[in-house]
Amino acid sequence: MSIIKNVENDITKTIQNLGYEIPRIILQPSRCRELGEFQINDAFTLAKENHCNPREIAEKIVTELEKDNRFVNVNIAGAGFINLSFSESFYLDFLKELQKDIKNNIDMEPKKKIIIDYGGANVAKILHVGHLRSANIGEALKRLARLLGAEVLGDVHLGDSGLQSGMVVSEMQRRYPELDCFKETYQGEEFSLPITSEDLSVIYPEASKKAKEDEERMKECQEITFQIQKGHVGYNALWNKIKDLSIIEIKKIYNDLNASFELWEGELDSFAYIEDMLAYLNEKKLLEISEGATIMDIKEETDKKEMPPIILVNSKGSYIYETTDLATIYGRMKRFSPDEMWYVADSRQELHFEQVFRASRKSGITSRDTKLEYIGFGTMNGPDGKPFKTRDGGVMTLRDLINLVNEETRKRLNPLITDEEEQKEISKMIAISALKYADFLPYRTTDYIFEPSKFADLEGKTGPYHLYSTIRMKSLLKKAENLGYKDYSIHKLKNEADKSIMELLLTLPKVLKKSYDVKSLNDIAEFLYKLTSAYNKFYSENHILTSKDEDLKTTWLALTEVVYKTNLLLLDVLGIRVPEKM
RNA sequence: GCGCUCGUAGCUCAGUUGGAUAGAGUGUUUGGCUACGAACCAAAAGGUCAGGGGUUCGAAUCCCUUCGAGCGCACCA
Repeated sequence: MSIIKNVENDITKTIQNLGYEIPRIILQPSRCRELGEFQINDAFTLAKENHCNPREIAEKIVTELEKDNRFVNVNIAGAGFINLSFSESFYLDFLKELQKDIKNNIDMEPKKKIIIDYGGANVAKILHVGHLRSANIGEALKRLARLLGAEVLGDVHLGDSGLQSGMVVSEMQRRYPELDCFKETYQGEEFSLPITSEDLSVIYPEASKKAKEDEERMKECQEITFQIQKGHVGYNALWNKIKDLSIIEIKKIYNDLNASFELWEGELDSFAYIEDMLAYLNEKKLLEISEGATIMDIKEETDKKEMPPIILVNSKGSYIYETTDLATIYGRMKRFSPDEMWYVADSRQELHFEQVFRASRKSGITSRDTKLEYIGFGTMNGPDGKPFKTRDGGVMTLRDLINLVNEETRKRLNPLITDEEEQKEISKMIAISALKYADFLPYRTTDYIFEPSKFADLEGKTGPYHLYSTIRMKSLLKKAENLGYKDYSIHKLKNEADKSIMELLLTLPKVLKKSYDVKSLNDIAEFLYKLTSAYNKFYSENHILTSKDEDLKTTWLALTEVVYKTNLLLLDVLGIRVPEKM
């Protein structure tokens, strides 16, 4: 158990021993720093419940807490705020605990098996800036859940079964009618794809445009999509090759973003379960035909809003988004039987997931014990408040954005780094850190205004700030090592600057817990900034290596090492890589 | 029409299971490199928390209301 939780438990018990009923007190950083490091506000709640003066209760509590030598300066302020600070020896013990293992400062969650569905890449379509968040948030939540003890599988769940398949195949047929896969006699023989990734990035937009302009063409695309779903050999062979080609590009970008998936499956993989699932639903008498489509009613008695039915087979006989998502759940339960499934997707898809989850629970595909959670995130809008477009009206690709930020970071590299490959690699890592960190700062559900300049900003509360500071800590530790320092013994703290770092470290378990509970990374990003910034202040005020007080010096080195390791740990949770130098 | 999200400093955003004097970054003004990496540190200025009403010891946070913005409402994904 973390130290702070332990202290909270002890204080709670103390208050309970005074005869008050209270589930759990909360220790929070004090609003009035001059009065103490932490504050407890629970005297107010207790006063209300016991119909008495909060100050009276606070006084009783303070009398007890003063007996505890971990605390100093326990006092009451205002109407009943209890403030307290921790003693130096408490902090030194805490630092020793962290020195053994910084993971002693983490409270584990109950062990669970979780599948996280994130990324949102579509085959044959280019990744644009809107895809940044799902990859970032999903990957970070996966790492956070693992850190807290969960077994997690990430599934990229490729969009590979939609109308775009028909569109692309139709366009390919116009461009390359001589391909073997289009011949009536085709039986699945090997053939080579005559296009590159660059071609593909042009083919889909063009196909989409043509289909939207021409009703006949649209019908053809729908027909081909239908044929692909029904297993048309030639179309499937072609589509699979396009899928492979597309995945190469998708993997490159996800690799740059440090997002990795255990499962590279897609909507098409769920087709193996669709018939079974429909039979299952049919057996339960949940399906009905309405306007030519096969639907399932998912209204609930307590509904106050309209809840449209979920469509599982459309009137043209095709399977859609809802079908594949439900079948994916069906398949996952059979293969992995996870405790939880999380979906990291744009907030506009909330209703869709509500429908799928309801269908899953109502039909018993998932039991009540299986948690299905929709983790929506805000839309990236342009300065006009509408989904971001470039000046010429197009979408900005994720690759363009990465390159844009990369140009900025490249300019500022340390001139001592001369190897060109190394320059490239490091500047890209810094650029990605800028991109990811800026994306984590707003609360998950906030729609935020996307300005390329916001990501290209490299000073202040940014990714590069954290990389720079962390590398500087490492550099300092390296110098100390060269001077012969190895095991840093811990003796004493000196001033406000080093103590404020300890105070912050104490609150880390709460930050992790809250982030995990609300599934947002902004608190971790904020904590990293506070910790790094407190350390930088300390660093600028104290010259560690030339300190004549050896006891202080080794304590400070221990502190530096703990902050360094904490930074590495948290940056890793956020999926941000730290270069050796920059 | 029904439903969801939101309105906080010039700009971009935190803070919303109710707590003390509403925070950060950026921008503006100013100071700090002959000591461990200045992508750093320090200081100043900047607010009718959209408007109004209510609940109470206490409201940016909860409730009601007005105004404004975005999104979603069966066969696209």
